[in-house]
Amino acid sequence: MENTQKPNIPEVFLKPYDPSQHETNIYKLWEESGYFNPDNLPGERDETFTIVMPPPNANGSLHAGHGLVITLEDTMIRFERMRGKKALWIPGADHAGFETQVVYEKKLQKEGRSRFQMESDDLYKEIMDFTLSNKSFMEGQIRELGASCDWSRSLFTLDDSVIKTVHATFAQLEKDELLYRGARIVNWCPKHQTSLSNLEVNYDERTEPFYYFQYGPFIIGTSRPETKFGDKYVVMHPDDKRYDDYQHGQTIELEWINGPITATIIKDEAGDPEMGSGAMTITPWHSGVDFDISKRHDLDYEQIIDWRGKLLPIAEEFEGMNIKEARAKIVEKLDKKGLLVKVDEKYDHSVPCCYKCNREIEPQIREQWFVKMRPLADKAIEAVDAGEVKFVTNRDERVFRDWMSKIEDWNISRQIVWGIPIPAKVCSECGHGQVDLDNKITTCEKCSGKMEQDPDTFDTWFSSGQWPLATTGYPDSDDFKEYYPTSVMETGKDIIFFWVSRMIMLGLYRTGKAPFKKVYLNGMVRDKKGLKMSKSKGNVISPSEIQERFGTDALRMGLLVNNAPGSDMNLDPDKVNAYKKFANKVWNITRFSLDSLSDFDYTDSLNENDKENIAEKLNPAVKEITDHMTKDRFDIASEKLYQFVWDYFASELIEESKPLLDSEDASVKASRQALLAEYLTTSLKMLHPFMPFVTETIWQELPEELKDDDILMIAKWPTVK
RNA sequence: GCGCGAUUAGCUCAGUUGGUAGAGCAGCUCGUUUACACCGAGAAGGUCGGGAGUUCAAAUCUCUCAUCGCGCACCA
Repeated sequence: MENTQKPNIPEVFLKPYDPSQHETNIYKLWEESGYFNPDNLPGERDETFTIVMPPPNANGSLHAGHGLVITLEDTMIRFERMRGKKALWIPGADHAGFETQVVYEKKLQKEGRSRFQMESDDLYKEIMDFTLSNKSFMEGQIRELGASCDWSRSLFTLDDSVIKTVHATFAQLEKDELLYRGARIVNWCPKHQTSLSNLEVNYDERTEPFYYFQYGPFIIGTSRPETKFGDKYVVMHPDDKRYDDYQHGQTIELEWINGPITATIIKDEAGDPEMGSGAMTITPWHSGVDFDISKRHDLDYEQIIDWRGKLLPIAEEFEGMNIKEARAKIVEKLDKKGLLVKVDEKYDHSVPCCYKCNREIEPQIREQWFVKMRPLADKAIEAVDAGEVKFVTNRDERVFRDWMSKIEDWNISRQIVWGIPIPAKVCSECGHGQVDLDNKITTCEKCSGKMEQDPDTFDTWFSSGQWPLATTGYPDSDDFKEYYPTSVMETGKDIIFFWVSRMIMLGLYRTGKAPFKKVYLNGMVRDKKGLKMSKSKGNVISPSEIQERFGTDALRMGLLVNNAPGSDMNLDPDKVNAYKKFANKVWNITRFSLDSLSDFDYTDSLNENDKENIAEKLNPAVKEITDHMTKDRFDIASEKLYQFVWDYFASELIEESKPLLDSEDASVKASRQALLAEYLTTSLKMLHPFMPFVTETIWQELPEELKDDDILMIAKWPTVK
């Protein structure tokens, strides 16, 4: 502190770099500069560079994965801003429908309450309060990560303008006959009392008993005897010779669970002769495949299991029983009746489960809104074919194409309150549904029955699928004209289907243009041991914890260096610590340089020797690092930068400069001073997108002569000289 | 069942169009009162999962096997 030998450098450099002392002030400096908003950026900026931030779920705090997303996008934005583009990064927050409702339900449960005992308006209001308070907390965290996004354009997924966009798309889909309401098999979660999209279902590997029963003259197999009450069709392949004596449509009398029934023979290609006896009975209400068969032959179907997972009156003595409990009892009864042929105890299959609570999904028939995906998907594939949308990794493109090629219709109705209400009426008589944006329809156009408001809300992803439209103010705003299509969509690879592909489809559908030109999908951030972070495992590494220990810049580098696009990474605090040391290294490089420049007059130019150094060392480094960045290889760019700054600038250049700075020859000394100045400013600029806080902190301390702008954030990216 | 990815130094990972391997961390040896111990110098450490093939040359291309992870589909 009282180092009287160093009067010529700012005092702050006499101590190691302490991130906690500077970060808040530096962020404030940036935010107050107004430069997060591209409208305020200086100079002629013809080219735009836009990223729409994946809006984090406003139902908790940020995890390391968010840290990676924010860091990558901020690095891209800062790089392009320094390169003179009109850089816009639009932040937002997601109400995250079902996700948030599940989080809130857990909270209610702890308090001994339940959403099923609440008025939906009250529930909605409570979740809104909860979400908004989380939202502001979360926005604070995004700031702490250094995000240079334009807060003035921030949007929440339940804002009126968003809802308006979503409603308009819904209506347009109806007009274009891409929307229908139909009774179809949906994935029903008996705990959460809502249907789920196919993507929200996980498959659990299980080994369970498999039962064979005598069904009249046939032997049928099943792992779910509790669904079999209503089975009155027996299906076999038309070419199966064993059943040549039976004709399609023929009926037979047989003894079944609760007495004699009449069964009908159905010949259908879905019957697999290789499987068991080749004959099966079907339960159309509770199985997708069976439902398809029954549709083909116009068969009856009846609900066996209610919405809570209990047996209906058709089960007679088993009515009201939970299906798990009923299974054993039904088998027992059939055994007593001599209809149990055999049991295969070890049957391996996978069972659909709710991705949130892991309870078994009960397929049910329900009237829902569906979007026809095939035409939308074809357009999306065309856009990728035409190079209108590019994926940073080939693998992601293949995964995308694969899914798009076999896409199924999308159930967008959810039976939860926390979401955007579906602007439609449903007939209380015939179930006919009609889109009604203006809330005017009262009578059914089909049966003249009374039309009532559809109580359902949209699947969150239906609205987030339109996020690039909503954030840019489609269709009329100036932002839409200027910034759509956006430059890059950067997000986690786990939501390529949920989100990325739907944005492409819906963006193309509404505007004719894909919403972004490039897709950068980052891998997952795992813990040190490579395990997925989850609250239940207790291995969640919170970004703020790491930031407190090592500083934000160190966290950012730890997330970026050597983390190739799309590959998962394990976040090791030791790695982050290495970059904390690096930040201090940069700090001390500055200390040395400023000390060496204390008597420099900033007019002297380089001698031949030092010009040669620029050509041979500095220029190639600038070129190499810039090239990697333009190719989205921030993992390599940051690594090279680290090596350039530490191994060359600090270890070699500074060391070899020491004797030259002491040279008797004033011109040798002055040239070396000019060279150091060049290296210092160039290094700070290149480091800035990766380590914005320490570099800006330093920049603010530099003499005016060294700077081409007061704020490093908008200084010019170095070019080869 | 179909597909995708991974397998490189003790650990975590890079390695762009094929030219006999790199970084960080950890560990080892030595060193330090003026940029920095959040440091410096040095050494050590890998038959690039196994096998086969193409090639003058393979971590890199082809095939195959193994282990792990993921996605999709099916599940009578």
